[in-house]
Amino acid sequence: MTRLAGYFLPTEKEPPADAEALSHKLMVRAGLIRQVGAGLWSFLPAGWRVHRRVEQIVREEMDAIGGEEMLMPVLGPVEPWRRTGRADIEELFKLHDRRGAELVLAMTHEEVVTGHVAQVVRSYRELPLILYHFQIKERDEPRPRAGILRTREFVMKDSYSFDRDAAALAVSYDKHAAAYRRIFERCGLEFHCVEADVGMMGGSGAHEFMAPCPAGENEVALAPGYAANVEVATADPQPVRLPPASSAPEPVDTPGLTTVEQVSTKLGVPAGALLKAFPVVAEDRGLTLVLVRGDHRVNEVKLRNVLGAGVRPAQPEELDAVGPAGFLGPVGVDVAIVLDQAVAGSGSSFGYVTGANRPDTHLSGVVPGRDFAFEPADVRRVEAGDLVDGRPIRIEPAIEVANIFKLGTRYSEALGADYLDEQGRSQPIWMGSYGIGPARIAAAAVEQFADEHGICWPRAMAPWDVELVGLGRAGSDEHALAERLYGELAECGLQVLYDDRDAGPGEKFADAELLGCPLRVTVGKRTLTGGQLELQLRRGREQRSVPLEGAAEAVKELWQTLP
RNA sequence: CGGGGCGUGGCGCAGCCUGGUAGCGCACCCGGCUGGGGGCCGGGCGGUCGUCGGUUCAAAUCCGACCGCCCCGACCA
Repeated sequence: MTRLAGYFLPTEKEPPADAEALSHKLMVRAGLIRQVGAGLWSFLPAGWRVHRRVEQIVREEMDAIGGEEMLMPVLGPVEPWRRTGRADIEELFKLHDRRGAELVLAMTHEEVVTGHVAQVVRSYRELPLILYHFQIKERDEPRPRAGILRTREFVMKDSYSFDRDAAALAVSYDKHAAAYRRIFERCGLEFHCVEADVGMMGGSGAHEFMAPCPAGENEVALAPGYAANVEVATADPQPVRLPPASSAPEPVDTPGLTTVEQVSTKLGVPAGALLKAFPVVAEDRGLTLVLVRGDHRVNEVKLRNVLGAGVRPAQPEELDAVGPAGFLGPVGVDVAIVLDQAVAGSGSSFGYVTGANRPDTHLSGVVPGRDFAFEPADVRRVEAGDLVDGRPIRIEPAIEVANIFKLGTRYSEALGADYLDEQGRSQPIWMGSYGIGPARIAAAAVEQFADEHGICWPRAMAPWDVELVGLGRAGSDEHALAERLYGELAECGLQVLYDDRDAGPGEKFADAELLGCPLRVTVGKRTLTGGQLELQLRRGREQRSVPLEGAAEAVKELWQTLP
């Protein structure tokens, strides 16, 4: 129950000059958030109401799968981070206390929670276990951006599962996946659960929950029955018309032509008939040429998963063993060759164009396998229109609002979290970790549902259920009616924001639509003369009316039908 | 970390090139009118022009360094 007069809800007509993302502009304009520094934001009262509503939904669903809520500190000793090998991560904030002791600000809480479990759990009888908390995360991001979409400090619900083996971990993992689906459904958010890269987390599996929206930093590849982060997506390539193979590679003069476009234009062949060569240096195998079709791009995440985390682009001076940049090719070189599988499967009757490893020259009619040996691997980035099970994929930007990881025993082994099984043997605990960001969920909802007038909150996360706009001045009959309705709506269990300010109707309507509560109720002179209460459904701005008699109950019923 | 841009009242901007009393709109305060889509009239308050240094009789303006913020890229447990 909130009266707007005197409430700290500073709305603005203009978005901040430096705001780019829609959610950034609207959340600032609506008075929900304010910036403190780069990647540092305060939630103002109305914004915090949204955050807490999302938290509560998350909490209920976590409790429903047996999660136990607790709270761990942000500040902590560096020691466990050393033991897990994470002390040198650049995003980790480090500081010293007055005695010079080294401390870190937690970016997640695997180290802390695993330490507790290592101290406490002794027996398989104490497993499985799901522990979670809502806590600030601190990350020294290289580039915070877009309002609260990517910040250096944010609240995360992170939970951790502890199980006796991989099969039990899979059960905890699936519980979380199901809980997260329920959370996003309750929040009214559009989302995809996508296959994800395990990244530096290690472990054996990961999914991300992605909310599609234009401001998203990630890309998801989608087809009926298929959803994956583009970082790991695999699909069948679109066909390319290849020239027939000749009996042997033939040199072609290509003076100064170093790009795929230049060479394909000059030779009159499609870009896909070329092989692009990327020289990389892998930690344990040295210089390697990675080849993809000319119209494809190397996917660095997939490449890392093939060649190992230590892979990096080769420096120009490292290319002596092959040829000059721009004219690199696989024929006659003495380095390992990784050939993208989109090419590897094309058979021996077609010839590609490749660099000849000498200046101003390419080779045509090059047949993989006949003219060079290779190791096939899937290292290309999928393109929109590629096929999965015969159906074309599309690629959409999305915000990562949650992720779930099968960690395995990486943290438990590093921190000594073991248990004794029925035979009295010591076993490492199998862990999973599961993060979800309420602020990103809120921002994603703004992105997904806003219109030109402002935010359109899904019912479940709106700061208030109903905004009551009172147009009458103090002392008028319509003002008295608004005051009465305010109480009656609240008695129906609705969270009501009552605009009782001494302001003009235009300003009140504009502010109400900016803030985006799902239902607006207007009380003015017309209400008295017509005997009808006017309602506006924020999403779609549809007008409704209900008889004054029993209006509060009718409003509640209508509210319950909203998205 | 590389590239680009911006710092002038609470917000959005002009002024800077060509140095000479710091301005506009909105917001805010007071009075009055108005009262169903950011209304009107009148009167006001509020700014070390990001910081430090330099040039100059004189610096928001020219020069240098630094700080902060935004965007693109790199990066992203």
